[in-house]
Amino acid sequence: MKRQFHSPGDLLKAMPWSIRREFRKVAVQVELRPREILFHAGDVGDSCYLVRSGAVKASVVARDGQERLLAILGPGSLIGELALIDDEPRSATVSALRRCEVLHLTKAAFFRMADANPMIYRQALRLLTGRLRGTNDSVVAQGTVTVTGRVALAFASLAEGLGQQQESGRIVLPHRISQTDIAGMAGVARENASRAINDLLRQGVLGRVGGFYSVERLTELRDLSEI
Amino acid sequence: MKRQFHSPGDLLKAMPWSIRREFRKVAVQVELRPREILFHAGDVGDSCYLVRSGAVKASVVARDGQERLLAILGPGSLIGELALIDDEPRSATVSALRRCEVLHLTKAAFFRMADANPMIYRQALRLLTGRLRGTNDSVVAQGTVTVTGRVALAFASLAEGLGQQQESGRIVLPHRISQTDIAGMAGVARENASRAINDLLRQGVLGRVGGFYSVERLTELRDLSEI
DNA sequence: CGAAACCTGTGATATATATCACAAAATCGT
DNA sequence: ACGATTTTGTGATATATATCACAGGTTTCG
Repeated sequence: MKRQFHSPGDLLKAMPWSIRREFRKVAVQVELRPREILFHAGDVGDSCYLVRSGAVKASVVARDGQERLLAILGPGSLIGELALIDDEPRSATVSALRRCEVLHLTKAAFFRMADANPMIYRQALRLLTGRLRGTNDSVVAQGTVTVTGRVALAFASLAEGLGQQQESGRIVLPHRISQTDIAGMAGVARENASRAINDLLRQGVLGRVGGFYSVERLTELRDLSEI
Repeated sequence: MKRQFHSPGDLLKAMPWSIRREFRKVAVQVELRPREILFHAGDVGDSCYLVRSGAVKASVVARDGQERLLAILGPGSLIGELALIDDEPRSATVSALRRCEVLHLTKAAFFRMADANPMIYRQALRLLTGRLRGTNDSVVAQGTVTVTGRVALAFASLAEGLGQQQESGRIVLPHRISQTDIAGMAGVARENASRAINDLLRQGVLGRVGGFYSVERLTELRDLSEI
């Protein structure tokens, strides 16, 4: 179950320069204001977005009104690619946590581009594969792992989605994240998330930098969530 | 969260005839004996398999030795495509539940074929997308849903993986499935799975045909697992 | 600046689910 | 066909986690 760490924003990063320029040529830049909603779960939509700056959150609300956070995503992350590929409704609601710049890419433009460069298809496959491995882990973890483990997993996932690696080795999560958010991601009660987070802070696995959380020891964090 | 039902075995079914023949030409047919292991979690491997007949199971074992079942897959299902795409180790162990015929396709052959027919890339993207939506649901369900709901979700997933639609509308799961298996998929204790299954049988949502389970009312089953 | 809205910590209690224990039924292997 | 496994059902108890209650911080924003 142990695996290499890699960011979900690989789509562009791993691409040759020529293609990256192509991408920016067909995509349209859009600005989002804080709290602006990009799309709602259940909406129809066949375009995707690439975060260039800022941070967005993806969430679903359960029947009982509880919000379940799926991810907080920073620059380099691709959003809404599922609907683009299979024409099903949006599976989550995505909204801006603060001012954001995103690139908007339509389905037609994506497939036109990809048909010309099969490399893009390969990258897209890799991207989805990575996500699938991640969610597979979550599924297994949910059943087996304790509250602290699930909270640890949430932080690991945040580190992937919006972490900024420092030279010191620590990974800073450059966004104020509330216990409610963490609880929503881990699927635990807020009060228990509070206790778990403080455990992790005391152990030194997590830290605080300014108002932000930082992941001090990613491997240890992942170990806690290992099944 | 409500969504169309579709089988994960779409890869070939939705393909034009010409391509299907191409596929069979480059793939090699392999026979599996009951309990034979196709690959272990952690193995390296860069090929995938397509089930033609029989049934296989995908599982991971947790630290504590507990087996967590991910899926039971029947004819038409594609297996091992993650490692094929991203060269990471196998994420699960796959073994034959009985005699099986599978088609074996190497990475080189797959990409050669796909580069010639971008349609294949599109199909593959769709396949992964569908799986991702499924696991996303699971993740959300695990946190919010009760034992009976999770057991219902497990049966829904089995219906996708190896269900056989009858004219009567019922979906038969043509394989003897133990309560332990269901418990492993739902991530609940076997004893509680037993109680939940009997509830579902009493409600008539599930049924038994010969020694097999049958899903009598799929929508109701999904409703139980809706968040 | 001040009040309202949030966010946090921490105990006490409630509850769903796991775990234990065991007997009856079904299935398997030879 | 028959003993040995495996599977199943169902109670009683243990335990992790949710829920409730509440008090002190901290942002937000008018």
